[in-house]
Amino acid sequence: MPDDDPVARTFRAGPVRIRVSSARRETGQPPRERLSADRIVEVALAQMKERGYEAVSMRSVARELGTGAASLYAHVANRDELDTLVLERVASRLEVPDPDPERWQEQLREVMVQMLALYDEHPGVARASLGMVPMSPRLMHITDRLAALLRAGGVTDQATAWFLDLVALYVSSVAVERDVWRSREGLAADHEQHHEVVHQFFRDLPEAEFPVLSSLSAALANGDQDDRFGFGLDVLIAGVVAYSRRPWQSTDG
Amino acid sequence: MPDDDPVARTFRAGPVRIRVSSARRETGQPPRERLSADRIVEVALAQMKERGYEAVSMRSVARELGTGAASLYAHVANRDELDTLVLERVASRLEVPDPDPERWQEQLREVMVQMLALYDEHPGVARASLGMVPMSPRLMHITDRLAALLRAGGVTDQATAWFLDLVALYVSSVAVERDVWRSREGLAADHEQHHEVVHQFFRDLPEAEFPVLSSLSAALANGDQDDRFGFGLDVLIAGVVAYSRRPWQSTDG
DNA sequence: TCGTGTGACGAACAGTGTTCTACTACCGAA
DNA sequence: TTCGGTAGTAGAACACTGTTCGTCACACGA
Repeated sequence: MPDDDPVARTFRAGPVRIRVSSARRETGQPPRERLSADRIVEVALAQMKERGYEAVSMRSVARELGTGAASLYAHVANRDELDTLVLERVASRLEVPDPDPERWQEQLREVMVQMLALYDEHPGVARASLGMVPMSPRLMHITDRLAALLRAGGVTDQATAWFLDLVALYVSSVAVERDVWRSREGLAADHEQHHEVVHQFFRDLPEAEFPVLSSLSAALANGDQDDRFGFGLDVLIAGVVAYSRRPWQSTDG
Repeated sequence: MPDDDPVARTFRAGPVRIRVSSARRETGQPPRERLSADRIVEVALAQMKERGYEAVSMRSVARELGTGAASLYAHVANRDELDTLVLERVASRLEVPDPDPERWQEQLREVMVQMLALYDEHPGVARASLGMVPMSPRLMHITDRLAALLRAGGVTDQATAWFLDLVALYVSSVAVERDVWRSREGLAADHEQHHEVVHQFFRDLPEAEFPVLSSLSAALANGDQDDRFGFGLDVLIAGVVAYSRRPWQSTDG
């Protein structure tokens, strides 16, 4: 683009390079702010936040930075790594309180609710978290404090170790599910409306064919997204407590 | 391709169609077996099974059927629907036993293990199941029988309803995680080898920075994939039992 | 002042899902 | 048997995707 900026120019004739420079550039505008992984992650995050995961591509990020897609690869190995960096930036905002043995279950709940809220705020980020082992120092730190919470609650070491994975997987998958849902229905479809459709569907089930399900129709339609998420947390926490009381049960009868 | 098969031929000059037919086709080979949604799903399933989810595309399926990608769209709305159909075909092979109140927990476990095995057998299929509401009759039937299992165990109606979602999400997300894992590391990397790397990583954690985590390093490295999955099932089942005993606990202290 | 390394970047590659349009094969009615 | 409408088939094209290549400009150390 700086075709009309003859401050410094290079001509070539075969292997010979001739440079003609007149003066230092003294224009007020910064000389095209340099790229960096940080700036790339920032833009990707912003785009995910306002247009969803599928709207973000190497090209769209580059365009917003006023450059071409190829330039990004000097700072980021590939799309996968970019996703991982975005996830890390988001997840590192999680705050885990110091353990209070009296209310460790509520504390755990609060952290998980906070985590889901973060994912919800940045749709699409959760997709990258499935199958990722959180090895960055920041994330490890969070995991460490979570483990402290469980230990304060008297949960077995083995149960704590595995539960960390389990609960992270749960929150992530709920977030992914919500995100898939969002991007399938398009942003147009109303939450309430869809809920009503599902409700109706379950109520109209043929009783002969689905005896149990149709008797559960009221319960199936009950509760909103948050109620269901809360139920999952309750089950997980109640489960790990129960498991810790009778550890090492053999898997076969 | 049947350029050398002058049984019936049609020429045209503008709006005029001239058809020259000689005789009924009596060749042994079937006249280019017609496409159908079933055949398409079958091929897609087979390709996922042997080359993974990412290797399957509308073009690859069409190629194997000896046609072009556009032809598939007469039988299948889009890629999303194809994925859904594949999922349904796989999931419909699930078998849920008649409930036995004495061993309902083990029965539930067995079904879940079976479900994960199915997903594992067809990598990539699980991806489609996240965010899908199982509305097809076959899947509803399975869900109905699962609900019967829980009811036989004395689980509350509300807990049963929500637990169905929860447990399906858990199995699916474990399958997705394994699949992502598989396709990231490439098929080359050994399971055992990676496991050893993770083990080493946790053992070498700086104790000062991650006090809890490093004291859990042994527990963190313990167990293989199936042990961890089993743990998750144990926690979920123990959790729903506990939840059912003290239902409708208020969410805030 | 002169090289040179690092980063920028247009173009191109090989792929994706999807749609448009032309066409042909088939089946039932005349 | 002939005709017409329709349902199924496909090539080409569109608008994308992530990624790589080779060229290039610029800033910095000698």
